[in-house]
Amino acid sequence: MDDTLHAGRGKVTLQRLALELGLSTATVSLALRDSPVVAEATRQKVQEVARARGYVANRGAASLRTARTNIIGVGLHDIINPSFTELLAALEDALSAAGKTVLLGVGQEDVARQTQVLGTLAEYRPDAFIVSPAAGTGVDDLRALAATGIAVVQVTREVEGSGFDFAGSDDVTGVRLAVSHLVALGHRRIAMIGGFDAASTGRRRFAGYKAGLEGAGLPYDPALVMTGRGTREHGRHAMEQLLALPEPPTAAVSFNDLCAFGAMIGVQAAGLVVGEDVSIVGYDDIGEAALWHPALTTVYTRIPEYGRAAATLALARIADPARPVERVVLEPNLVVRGSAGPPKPVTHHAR
Amino acid sequence: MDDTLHAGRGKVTLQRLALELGLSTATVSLALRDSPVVAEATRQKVQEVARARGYVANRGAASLRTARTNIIGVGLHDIINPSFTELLAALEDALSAAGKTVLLGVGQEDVARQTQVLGTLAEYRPDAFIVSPAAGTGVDDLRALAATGIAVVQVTREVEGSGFDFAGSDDVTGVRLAVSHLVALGHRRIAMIGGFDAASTGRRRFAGYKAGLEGAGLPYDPALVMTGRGTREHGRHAMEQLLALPEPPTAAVSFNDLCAFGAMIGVQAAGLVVGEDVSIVGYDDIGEAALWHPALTTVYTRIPEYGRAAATLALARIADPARPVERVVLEPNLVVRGSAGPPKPVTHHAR
DNA sequence: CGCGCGGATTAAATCGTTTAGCATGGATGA
DNA sequence: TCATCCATGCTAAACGATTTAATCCGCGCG
Repeated sequence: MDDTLHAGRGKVTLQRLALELGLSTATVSLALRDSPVVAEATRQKVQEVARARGYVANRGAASLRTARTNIIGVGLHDIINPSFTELLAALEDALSAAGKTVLLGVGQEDVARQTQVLGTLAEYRPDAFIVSPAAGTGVDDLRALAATGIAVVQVTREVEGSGFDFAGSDDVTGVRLAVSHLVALGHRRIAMIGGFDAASTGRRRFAGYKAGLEGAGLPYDPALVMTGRGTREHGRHAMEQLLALPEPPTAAVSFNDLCAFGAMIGVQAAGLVVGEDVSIVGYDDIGEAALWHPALTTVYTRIPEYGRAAATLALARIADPARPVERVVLEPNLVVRGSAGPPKPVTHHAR
Repeated sequence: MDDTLHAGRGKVTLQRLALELGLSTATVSLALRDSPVVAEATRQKVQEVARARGYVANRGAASLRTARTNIIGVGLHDIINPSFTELLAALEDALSAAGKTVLLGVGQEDVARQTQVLGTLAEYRPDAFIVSPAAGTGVDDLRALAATGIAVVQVTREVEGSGFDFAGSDDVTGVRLAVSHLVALGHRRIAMIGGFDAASTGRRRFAGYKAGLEGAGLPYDPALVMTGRGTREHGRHAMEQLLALPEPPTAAVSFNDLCAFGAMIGVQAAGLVVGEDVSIVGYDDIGEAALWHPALTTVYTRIPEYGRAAATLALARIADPARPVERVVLEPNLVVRGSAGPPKPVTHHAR
């Protein structure tokens, strides 16, 4: 006879439940959320019937009333790059643990597309945006987002002077560590592969490179700087060009691990041995780095950690929009593996 | 003097716009959506004011009325694995081009967690779910999702007999191609690395392996089958075990490229040369495969293509819930690169 | 001069929830 | 016996859009 109850097909809503239970929607709503004002017996009865009917709350409707969606808009400009994948995984993990759900937008390193994508996400009224802004994003682009009253947190990259929370890594120090490591091994001609000026990461990692050279009293040679995107392709291409130089470098630091992998392949393709003929240091320490052969010496930037930090910042900002702006900048670590060793004692040229 | 207009702070809603324009919300709503029933002049005026005020539609409210959210729930069980990242990227791309937005859920290869995650997504009333079901997912688990009237499309993996649309690759054929390639090169002892029984992909790829051996009249040796997850770690570990066998294989096919990469590292770590001492064939052809050294011979499963197909299926099912169930099964291709060559003419052991 | 017509706009209902404020009724205490 | 109180539920008004059916207003035509 249970079927007679099931008879009223169609979606199961709060009002349907209320009707069936002979209660008001108010009571049912409260009962479902374990409010103390409803009697224990009613609460149980309500929850039991809700379960039996397969009731699924409609958060859209609830959000209309409460002005809270529990949605977090996540805007990344690249999702294939494993470092961003690791970031996304960390964000998803931390946010879902806090009962938030991720609405994903991918912007393709293009400000116009980013604006469009985030604009669409905004229509869902996320409680916050966590964004790694596309290169070239201006303060105003970010401000426009926040105008609708949505909290904004920057991750990995930041737009300087934007006045929004940020979680990321200390990029200047990170690359300086990498350079210092190579210097300590005896290298004097050290290249830098990847990165460009339009993103804060590019600027800072380059600054770290210069600071490293400077600290060691080494000259800065623009011919050794191969700016470009952080891809395997660029890394390989850059290494090929570097090796073709009249006086090639004996080592290179990279904008990220992908560039380093590309560079390693470039070295191997030239019939040379990574870590002996040419030393390479990566940046980020993505999972893959430990598994290459030789394993990649790199700088661990704590992506999962600052991903979680970004999630925490977002939650805190949602809870208190007036709290002071916070920047979480983690200190990177050098991870020594096999891709960097001392330079060959006798070089092709001179000596 | 524009400021006087801005004076009424607070959120910009349709009604606020209507009030300011001296029109009804009906007209404003229609005008914003370019309805032909509203006069051209009014339309322009409305859109102009909307832009000036920074109006952002509230889709939650709209969805309440229209019973359409333009959200697609995407449930994956792993997001770090590059093949799923490529899938996610393809899905996001195709869906956002169709005006849909991705609500992301990550389930961790665990049915209970998957149920919980998808249950949360369901509260946002996505128009459809695109799911790669966790190993062990039953027909009922999937049915429960659809009960709320949400379209369900399976991707990559499928729950047999579930009666939902599916987009993926022909896994039996794919691995058979890989085995045949190795056989043609002269290999007789061929291992299989990775994959397990609880997922349709595992079962089918294993079936392809057996079919390949059978087609070549080769015996099936269970000792050469290293079941397990599709990770680099497993691949490396499996290869180490295989090499320690009294009569090790001269070649291996893999459940996916990650296993193959791990296996390559295992080979190199043993001081052997991939493609000469041991041949390896991957599966999927993720971006990274072409860049390894030697480049990975693998099977291209058309991930981006079936990702787009899954998106298309979802859109079609939303448009017509009654349409016949459709399975899109793409034919994989062998991609010959450098990781598989003829076996060494003289083996360590015997003849 | 009245009628009908068509283009432009609007009033009002609706979607499914939450919540402030009010109603009910039985127990308690004086 | 009556006022008070507490525990429990209920009424009704939001929230911000969409949509149907109605209204308004000229205007041309018979």
